Amino acid sequence: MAPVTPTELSDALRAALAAAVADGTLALPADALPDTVHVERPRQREHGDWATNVALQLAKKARTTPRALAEDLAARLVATPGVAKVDVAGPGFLNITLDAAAAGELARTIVEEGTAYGRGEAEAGTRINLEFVSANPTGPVHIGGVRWAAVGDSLARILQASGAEVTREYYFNDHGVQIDRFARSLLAKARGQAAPEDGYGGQYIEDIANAVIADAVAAGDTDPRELPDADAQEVFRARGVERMFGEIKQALHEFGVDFDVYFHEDALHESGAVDRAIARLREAGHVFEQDGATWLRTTEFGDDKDRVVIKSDGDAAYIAGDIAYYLDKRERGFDDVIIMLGADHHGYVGRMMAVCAAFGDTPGKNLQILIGQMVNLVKDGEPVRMSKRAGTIITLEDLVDVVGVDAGRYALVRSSSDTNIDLDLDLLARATNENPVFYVQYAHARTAAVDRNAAEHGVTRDAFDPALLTHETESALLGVLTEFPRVVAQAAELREPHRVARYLEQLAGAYHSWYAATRVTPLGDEEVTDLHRTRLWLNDATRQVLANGLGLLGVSAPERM
RNA sequence: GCGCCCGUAGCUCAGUGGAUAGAGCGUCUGCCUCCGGAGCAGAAGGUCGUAGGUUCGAAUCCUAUCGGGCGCACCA
Repeated sequence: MAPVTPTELSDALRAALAAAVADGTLALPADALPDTVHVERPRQREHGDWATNVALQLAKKARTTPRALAEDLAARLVATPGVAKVDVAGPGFLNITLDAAAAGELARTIVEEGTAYGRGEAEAGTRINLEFVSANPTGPVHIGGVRWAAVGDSLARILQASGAEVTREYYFNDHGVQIDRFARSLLAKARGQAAPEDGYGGQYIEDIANAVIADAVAAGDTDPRELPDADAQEVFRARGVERMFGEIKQALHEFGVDFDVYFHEDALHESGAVDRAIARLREAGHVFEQDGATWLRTTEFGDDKDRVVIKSDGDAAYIAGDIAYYLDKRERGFDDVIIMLGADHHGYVGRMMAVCAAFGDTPGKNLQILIGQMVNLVKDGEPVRMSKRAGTIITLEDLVDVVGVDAGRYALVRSSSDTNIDLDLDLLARATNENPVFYVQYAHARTAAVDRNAAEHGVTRDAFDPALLTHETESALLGVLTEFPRVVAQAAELREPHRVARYLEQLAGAYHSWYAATRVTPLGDEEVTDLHRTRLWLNDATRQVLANGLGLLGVSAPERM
């Protein structure tokens, strides 16, 4: 016997509707019959295991009342195997209750599917390029970048769980004037001079400068401080960027985030990719010359103004690199190009969508830009001001030092990216139950403890009788477990990893309640029964889903805490 | 001025048209003689910024308005 899934209920409801139309009970036009009937978990337990509002939605079209339609559907649906009863409630909701055996069967399914439980095929065959972080190698990754590291990496995992082939990509900006500023700042610091007015400050500049000197000397080169200015600056640029980038990569790695591709902006300019991309847009008739510059007519595709791609001095404008980069990703075979950006770059969306359209692609599909709001750090109730130039930045390393990888990732990924979040450093630093990550991890550790204890007391998995799982906390826990695949699918579709985190908190809550109300191992000298053995399966199933979910967030699932 | 995001409990935040709006933290009351108390059971705490509109039904959709964040270069 298979567990009754919401999909099966949806199909059964649709079949009931079709039958009602076929025998003339329901006067519904054929094209008004929905493809799928939405089935959801009701908020209140007394409203059954599943509920649907389909009668409310179709009654008017069928020229009947919601309650009459609901009554008819209820009579038909109750014959479905595994359905214990169907009630009509309120204005015409259908409340469906499953019998315990049908609901409990899910525990075996989950245990058998293991790490595959929750995975889906919705994005199967889609090649996705997901670009995130892409911080300039002019300083450590600051807290905003860390948010995208946590969210982006989780999103990649979730998209993969949905069947997509995902490449994590980091755009390594080693071309522009900011790199020059960085190099001049290093040189000035190395020579004991004041930082350039538009340069970078902070301890890390001194550290990098010293490291560059040491590297050069160790390699047998001249001390770069003694070279002519231009040569010296070039040494500090090349070695400094390499150093800085190495540190960024290492910090991200320690945060559990690794990229498949590090793409250098320089490569676009050196390979002629920029010229080719512009030539292609010119052929398509979207390029024009004005005031000595070369423009792309992005207004044709909804942008609020046209954009210069080649400046009147002959240099490529910044956007030229992005145009070429987008084309490059598409030519590498990616169906969906997803870019995660901070809110300070949202002005960028309109023009890039126009670029996408100018290439003949579909904005919102071939190019998707996810905008995430900023992170504010709070300490003692006061906002912590951050400035890269002043060197007062909270870096990825700082965050990990203070709160650890799990708590850091979890705190950043449990909120919607649409929301500005305030992180209280003092609160995070206290590794107590004040952080919900521990609530979830503790639930997992508890499943492991129950497992160990069951083994000691001779509770085996020899029997599984789901009809015995009748306690109210058991049907509640099974109800949460059954939603996991839908949560993952929705998180993937909406590109919202926080849904997985919130789900895990809900699951942990249902598990803790179950744990407090029932026993897997017998009390005292009671005998081991099939109920104990069956509950051990439920414990296994919960453990599996907690582990699978935490895995999607890049957070560890400890056996002990 | 124009554009994007947000406004929900004391705090941090969930809730992409459904039934009595939720969680964690904080506060209060119970619960360690047995699977881990980083837990459980319960209580208090809300005009969902405001005003209209659409709908059988709105925190959710539309319009206006107020407040906060972030943007509006031949900078990158």
